[in-house]
Amino acid sequence: MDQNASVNDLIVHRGKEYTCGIDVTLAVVGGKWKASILWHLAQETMRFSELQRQFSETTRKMLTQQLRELEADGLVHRKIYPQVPPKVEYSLTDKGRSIYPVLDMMCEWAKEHLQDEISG
Amino acid sequence: MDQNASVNDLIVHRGKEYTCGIDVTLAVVGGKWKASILWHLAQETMRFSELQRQFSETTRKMLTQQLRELEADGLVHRKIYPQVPPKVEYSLTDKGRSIYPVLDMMCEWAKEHLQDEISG
DNA sequence: CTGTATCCCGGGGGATACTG
DNA sequence: CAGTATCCCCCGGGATACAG
Repeated sequence: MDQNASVNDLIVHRGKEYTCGIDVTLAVVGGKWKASILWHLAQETMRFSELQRQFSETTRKMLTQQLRELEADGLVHRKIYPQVPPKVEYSLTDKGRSIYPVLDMMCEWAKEHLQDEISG
Repeated sequence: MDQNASVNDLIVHRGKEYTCGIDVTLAVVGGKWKASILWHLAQETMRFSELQRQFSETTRKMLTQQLRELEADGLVHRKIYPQVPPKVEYSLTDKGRSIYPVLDMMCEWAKEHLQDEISG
């Protein structure tokens, strides 16, 4: 293969190739509940049941799935307390925290440029 | 209506309510090809056929659909030249350009924090 | 409490053909 | 050239039940 065409941008993530970093970031935080999950975990470590309450519109299955993917991507840490009944805490890793400014910027952009659509 | 509980964040977009700006932004740019389309259009105005070449992996249908949604969201301008054969040019609106820094940040985050996954 | 396993439905999105 | 229209398949994700 060729050696120094070597990619300004080619990134492999979870077996898929991306030519643009944006798409990778979207793959990581673009899931249906991921951004909100990260947003909440940025405030505080939460137990699974707390997340369930926060995201009462979704199912355990989806919540678990999104958390597992975030964990696999190294954004979320899952701490299991070996006790009965089980206790599991979710928190952000450094990598997870590092994406906060991006999320914040997305939030600000929405507020600024979609403000006309704010109900009131 | 209620006075100053008034929403830190409640935004209505395309008939859906969002409690978080992030999700609205994702609704706008999170579509399968939208971010890349915006990215390319930020460089230059492009005709439909040029976009087709750039996004040869997708179909006319999807490309059209994504462009229509971006247009409806006011990020992309569609200029039709009334001639035969037809000529249509797509470009960014001010609003479309305003999201560039966000996309750029997403790109940078991916490069910094997923660098270990860069193939080489 | 914190999950998995299973079933099942709707819609996103591809392939293809048609049109102004 | 720049699209629609149609068909159809796949799988994301909801509901529900079971499990350690």
